[in-house]
Amino acid sequence: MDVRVSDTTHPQKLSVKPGAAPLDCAQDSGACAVIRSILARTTDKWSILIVKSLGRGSHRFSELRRAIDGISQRMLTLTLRNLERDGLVLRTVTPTTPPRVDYELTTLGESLWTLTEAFGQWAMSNRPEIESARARFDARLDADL
Amino acid sequence: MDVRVSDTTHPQKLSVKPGAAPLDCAQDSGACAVIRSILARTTDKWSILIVKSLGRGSHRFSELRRAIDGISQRMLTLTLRNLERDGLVLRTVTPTTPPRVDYELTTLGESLWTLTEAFGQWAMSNRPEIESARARFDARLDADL
DNA sequence: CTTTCCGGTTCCTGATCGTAACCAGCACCA
DNA sequence: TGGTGCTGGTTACGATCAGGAACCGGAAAG
Repeated sequence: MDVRVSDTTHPQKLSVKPGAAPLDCAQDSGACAVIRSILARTTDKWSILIVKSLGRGSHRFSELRRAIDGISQRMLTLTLRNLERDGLVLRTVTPTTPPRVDYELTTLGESLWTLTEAFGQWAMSNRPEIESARARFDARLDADL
Repeated sequence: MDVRVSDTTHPQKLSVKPGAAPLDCAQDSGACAVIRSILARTTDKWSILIVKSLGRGSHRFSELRRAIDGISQRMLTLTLRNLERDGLVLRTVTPTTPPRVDYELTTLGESLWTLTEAFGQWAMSNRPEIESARARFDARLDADL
């Protein structure tokens, strides 16, 4: 039956192969399980950062690891593999020694990149407003205590 | 010192108050911790669905719970509270019996909504391509076995 | 007097993430 | 000849988090 497990990050056996969406539909818009799984992958914390990093050209594994501060090797491997699976990232192995593996955005990945950039822009330009909203909220909370 | 815990969903004591970003910066673009926390919140699985649902007007708690199939009461409460904290969602309590609580997007939330809509559109229109990419990837995996 | 509705909270468990250690292959250096 | 380093990748395991389910208070409805 080959039942494919839930979402990202296979706990054991670092292989990808999700596919069976864990959740049903958001009826309000006809967006179904597949859409959700696509959104889950593309809006994932690390995916966004990786796509962002790859926005300006190809990078090798270790470059990405250094660029995306805080990501673990495991998560980098996993997220890249998932992005590759979804056709967003292209993986190129050059069998030199030491081996060299380059990652770059596909055309599809580039179109996603523009979106994540827009998100990033939005976050940047609305940061003050959001931060003050947070401050207000927290202050009200503390007052109520 | 009031050290605020990591990210979404406080495990115990259903209060919000994160703030201390768990991660450093993605140097490649000068995007810093705050940006990351904003992105984490706004691109969150449930946040997206909630913002999407709220896109066409205010809804009460139970409406949202029914609309967003699969969300738990806990996650709905939590995510709404976080969105409220960030000034993206407005919460209005009407003390009738049974109590009535309405949620609606703020102006800021509406601007986010256009982005999430764009993401949704992207996911919808690229779904075939992504699905076939997945199929190809999995096939290649199975072949290698 | 029990049921129902409503928004919300608490507890518990299983999935997920991150840390750290390990692996293979080859070059370099002594 | 053995040690060390670099590479991309994997594994094991402990901490953490999301999700399910049961519970709460209050009032109306039956």
